[in-house]
Amino acid sequence: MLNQSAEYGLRAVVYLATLPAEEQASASDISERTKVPIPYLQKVLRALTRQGVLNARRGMGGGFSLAKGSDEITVLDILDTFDSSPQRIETCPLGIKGHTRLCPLHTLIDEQVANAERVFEKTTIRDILETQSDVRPLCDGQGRVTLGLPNEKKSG
Amino acid sequence: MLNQSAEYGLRAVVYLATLPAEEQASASDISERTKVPIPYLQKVLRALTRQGVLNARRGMGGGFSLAKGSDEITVLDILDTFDSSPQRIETCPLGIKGHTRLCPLHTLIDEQVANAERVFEKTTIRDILETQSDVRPLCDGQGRVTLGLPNEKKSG
DNA sequence: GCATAAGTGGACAGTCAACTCCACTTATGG
DNA sequence: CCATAAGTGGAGTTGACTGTCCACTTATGC
Repeated sequence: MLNQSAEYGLRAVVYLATLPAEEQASASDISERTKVPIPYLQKVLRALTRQGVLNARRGMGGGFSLAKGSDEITVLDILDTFDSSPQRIETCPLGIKGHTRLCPLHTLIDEQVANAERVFEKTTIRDILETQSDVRPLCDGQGRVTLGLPNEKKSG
Repeated sequence: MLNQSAEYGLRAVVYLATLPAEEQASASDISERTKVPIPYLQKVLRALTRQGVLNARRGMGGGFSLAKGSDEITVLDILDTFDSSPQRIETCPLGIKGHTRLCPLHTLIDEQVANAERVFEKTTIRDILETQSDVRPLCDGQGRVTLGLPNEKKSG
């Protein structure tokens, strides 16, 4: 359904969205929290920055932060960044010229794609964080909720 | 959403389903009708045969035919053959042990996958052919419906 | 202004899906 | 039984995606 880059990108953005507004996190912070290998994560973060989803600040104390409110970033925005948005079937894959509409086979498939796309388009990162659940995104190995408490030290 | 092999496999099965019961078509017949490159189509057909979706007959006059009724073959059967069925998210992709359920992010994604899977599982090849539409699967380049008339010669 | 922290850009290697080829086996029919 | 049609199995090629590395730039703070 979605590629690895998109999965990693979503994790990173969800994590940043749990931080106090405008607060930054460095690539290695994010890597720890999202369990994404640092070198690859850096590439993912760069892509999100170019796309305008994140702001980056260089230099000491720099890092990444959301470029807009978490209610202004949709899941689809992130998938798009990594060419991972559900692939609509626009035209007949057989290249048959007479086909202005899709045949029943491709219509069926495209409908499923369209459904997913619609959901991803209307779901924001904030929606995800506000979803009632006993499992919160990115919580720690003991199942403890640590999101929103990024300054908490790991202790014994 | 689905890989190239699955797309090709679906075309081939849909085509075979339009033939009179038990009638065979050779790989090159199918290739012409489905616009799939022969060498790759052969591989696809072999996979469907191993899977039990098609019957194959070697030798002169041989070819492929459906191994069961078109109402007994689901779209999902074919996707499965090519590891292209919608990939459910069974466990937390972060590998967090405490997570017995998915977090809201992965739940959202998995729900979309599950919806598509459900539809593909209950839709048979026959359903596709019986769908009312002014465009029929695999019809010819002039938009004429030729399915169901495979013996008709192409003439001026 | 120098050392250091942190993001940037691009090159590079591994893996897997997409696709091709070919030698082999099976079956038909003269 | 030999020529030919047609499916089988597996090796080989290409390219995109995954993931790593490094030299470079920018910013902080002493």
